[in-house]
Amino acid sequence: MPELPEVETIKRDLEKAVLDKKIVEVRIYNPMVIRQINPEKFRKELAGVKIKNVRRKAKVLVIGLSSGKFLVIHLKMTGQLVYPGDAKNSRVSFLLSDGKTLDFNDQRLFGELRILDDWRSLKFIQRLGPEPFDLSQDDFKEMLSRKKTKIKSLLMDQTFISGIGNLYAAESLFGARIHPERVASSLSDKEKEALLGAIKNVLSSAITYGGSSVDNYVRLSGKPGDYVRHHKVYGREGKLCLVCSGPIKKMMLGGRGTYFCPRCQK
DNA sequence: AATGGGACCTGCGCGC
DNA sequence: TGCGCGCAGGTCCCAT
Repeated sequence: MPELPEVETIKRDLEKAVLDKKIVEVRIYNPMVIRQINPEKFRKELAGVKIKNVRRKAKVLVIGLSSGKFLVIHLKMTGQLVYPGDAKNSRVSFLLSDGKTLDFNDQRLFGELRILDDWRSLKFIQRLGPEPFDLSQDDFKEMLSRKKTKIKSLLMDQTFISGIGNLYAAESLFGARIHPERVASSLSDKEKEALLGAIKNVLSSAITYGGSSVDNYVRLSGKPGDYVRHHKVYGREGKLCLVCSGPIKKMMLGGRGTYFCPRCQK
């Protein structure tokens, strides 16, 4: 479940590890993850080019290449980038000029690898709403005031605000003491302020700890991120709320498991 | 128009 | 023991 903090962590890890290295060869073990162009073309496009820069847009990784093109990676739910890779579970393996491999692993094959001339032209990217760190309190208040959806679903809507998924939506709502099922437009100005503040706090703290390793996410090194032990609600069903000592509950909301504290979140 | 639910996949853990 | 089922949750697509 890589969300903004996990993708940001991998982006920073990549910058330290693979910048200016050349892709010597690409091995494709499952072509399903290659989108838009055929696997043979994908291999040819990458052979011999250097990795020039890495950026992140919401949950998407964009790797700038010396050819002027971009390797655009969406990890979706179980995607991993591992370097040096062991090629054990890899779907696509990039052999680099240092003799090591950068592996793309993805248990569920939802991940997406693309080569694009212009990454900004990707439809998904164009439809993305603003990232939380680019929003002012006034922007956020105005955005919420028009929406009749449940607040948690809205936070996960990438066209509304980008980078937040199921885990950080839950943690942010707990931080702001807001119940996940509240109608967005019903939040008071004070609650909206608390929510944007909580989102920024939770995301930046998660980045500091290298993201949350639940299920599949690992850092580039293959090691887990450490934010899980700072979770207040996610994955803590039945455990005690760290604020009020009441039990954390789990409910289904929009088909997603939703953790919250019924006593703290109103 | 906005919203909700199913589909896309695989592997794990659970109950019988 | 083994099998089938539900669940994990990012995004797209379709129906309402």
